[in-house]
Amino acid sequence: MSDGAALARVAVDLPLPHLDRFFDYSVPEPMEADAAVGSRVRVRFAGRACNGFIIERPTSTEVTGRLSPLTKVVSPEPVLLPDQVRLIRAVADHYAGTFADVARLAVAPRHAATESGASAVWPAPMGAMPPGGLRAIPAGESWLHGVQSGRPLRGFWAVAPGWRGDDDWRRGVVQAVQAALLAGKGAIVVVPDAAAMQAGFLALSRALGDGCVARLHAQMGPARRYHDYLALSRGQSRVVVGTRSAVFAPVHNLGLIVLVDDGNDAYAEPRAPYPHTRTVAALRASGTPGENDGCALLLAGSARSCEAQRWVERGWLGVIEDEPKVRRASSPAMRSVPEVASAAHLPVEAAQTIRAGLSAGPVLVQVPRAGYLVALACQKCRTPVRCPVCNGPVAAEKGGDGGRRLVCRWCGRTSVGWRCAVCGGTTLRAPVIGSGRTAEELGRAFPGFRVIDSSGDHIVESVSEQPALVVATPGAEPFPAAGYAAAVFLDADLMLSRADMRSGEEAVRRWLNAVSLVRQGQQGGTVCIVGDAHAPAVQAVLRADAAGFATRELADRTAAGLPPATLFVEATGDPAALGDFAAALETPLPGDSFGPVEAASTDGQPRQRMLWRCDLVDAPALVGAIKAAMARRSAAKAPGVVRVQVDPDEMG
DNA sequence: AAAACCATCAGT
DNA sequence: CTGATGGTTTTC
Repeated sequence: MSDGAALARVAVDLPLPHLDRFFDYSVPEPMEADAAVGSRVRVRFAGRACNGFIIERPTSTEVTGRLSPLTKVVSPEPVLLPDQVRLIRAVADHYAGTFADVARLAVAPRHAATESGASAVWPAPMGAMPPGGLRAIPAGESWLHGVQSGRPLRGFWAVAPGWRGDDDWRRGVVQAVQAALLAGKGAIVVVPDAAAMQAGFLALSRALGDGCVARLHAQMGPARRYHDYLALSRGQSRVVVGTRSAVFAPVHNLGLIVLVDDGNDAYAEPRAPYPHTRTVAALRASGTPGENDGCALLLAGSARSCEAQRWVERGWLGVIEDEPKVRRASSPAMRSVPEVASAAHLPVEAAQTIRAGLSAGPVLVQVPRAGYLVALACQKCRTPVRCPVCNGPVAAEKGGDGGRRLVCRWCGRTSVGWRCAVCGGTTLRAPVIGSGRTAEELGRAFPGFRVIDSSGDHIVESVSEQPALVVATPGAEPFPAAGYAAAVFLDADLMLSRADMRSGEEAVRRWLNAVSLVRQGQQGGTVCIVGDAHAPAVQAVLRADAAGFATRELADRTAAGLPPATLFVEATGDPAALGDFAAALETPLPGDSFGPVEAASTDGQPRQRMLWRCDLVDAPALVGAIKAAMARRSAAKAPGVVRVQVDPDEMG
């Protein structure tokens, strides 16, 4: 159906799944010049004023009735590129989400004053490509050559653990970005946190010149964030380094995405539809047949996630890795000692590691993060303590009178006077004593040395080469100017005893990331893991064998029908709404389903949870059916809320 | 939130 | 058969 008037196809910002499509509007003559593809507009939708983006300027429309006119072009600035539109659609489809929800994650919020400011064109000059990094490995050198000649190569760079000064992940990232620029293309570098962004930014700026690298991070503030976003969408900057949303960045002629430490939990987006950066990167790198050829992809990290391993085994990612003997030589000397059952927190061998290390420089003591502690246990028989009411995990809190009281993390009830149901013991074993108390204890055990406590809300950025005891939680390790002389990892058994499918993978990732900050064996670097030497995760770290661990882990999960070899979808909600949702699903569905079961409630209201599982080949069918059921519910204005998550973090 | 749609029915 | 009515569906 054709129409003489000027048209605009608009992605309207609507929250309803059944309205997840584009809508056509007429463009009034005065707005014609501003109504560019990618610009923000206001439209009337069902009587309401809504925000939207122009996706396309079609010459004809399927709509038979009358078209509403655009209300206003908010800004002629094209902030949503066609490439991003395809990616956002693909991500929404993969996660049973809506275009509007994903677009909100992808496009930086507008800051009008920044937009009007004249922005200089940012050059992207090229320095010489430094040695080391990827070039130190034959497979890396040929990967760089391929990318440099414009090929969309995908690789997994297994960064060797052990301190090598600034020849760490940053060196290879700079080289990869330079290769993309030499091919005449742009590059995105995604890192887990602000500290890594800053480190990557400095390394890239040093190689490419000041002012040509954009940054994207939610905590940058709206003006600076939008400024850098515009530099990219205007094609002035061709390189960006940022946190998870940067994977959606409006880079023109994108040639490369680099994802650093892809197993990091910071890549799990907490907002609907909960996309994972690694999945988004894979979708973007894959492109769209016939429309977009995709781009090169480099995953870089000391550890190896199960998902990365799966891609490696399928030949989708090529491995870039040193010979095993080179890897081992670049590692610190590593050992493990069993945890001691007595009240003394530190085994003798661990204390020796610390003492020897302190004679040569700073020593890292890694303790599990408070948020990861498992339930308390009976000191005598190690039986976990559960809530007497709901059987949930409990945490110890300091009561007003200075005594201990137990608080259930599910139902919130407090209890006192605990007694073990199995052996009758009354003494609790607090498996994790937290970085604060560990720091105090170590200060007493090693008098005369400076103690630095870095965790949670008081992260210390860096430490000098001076001897110091550095107590840190995973991910909060201060960056050492000259590498740590030694490191001790406490409570290894505890980190491995979490009831989470990923506990092993997570522990290996955290330990190897910390090992990367410790000097190599020839320089006296030593690492001591306090925990069971027979645990596969401990073995993997001792042998610097992330690949072997990932191979085994993937095989185990595949045999157990767990991700990433199968697709899971989780739905939670109040029992009535969840039942209604399940009833709205078309049958038969591929795969099988579990539940409903009672789920942890945040507000005292009853909540239930259901899971669906299917082979990856059936994923589009299952996800499509889930999305259709959500659409039916929203179209029927069904009461209650059902939260759907494809690829949920935890399978329970 | 408004408009369009649609089934039903009283008044011819 | 027509037009008024009220609930349902659509929404450009």
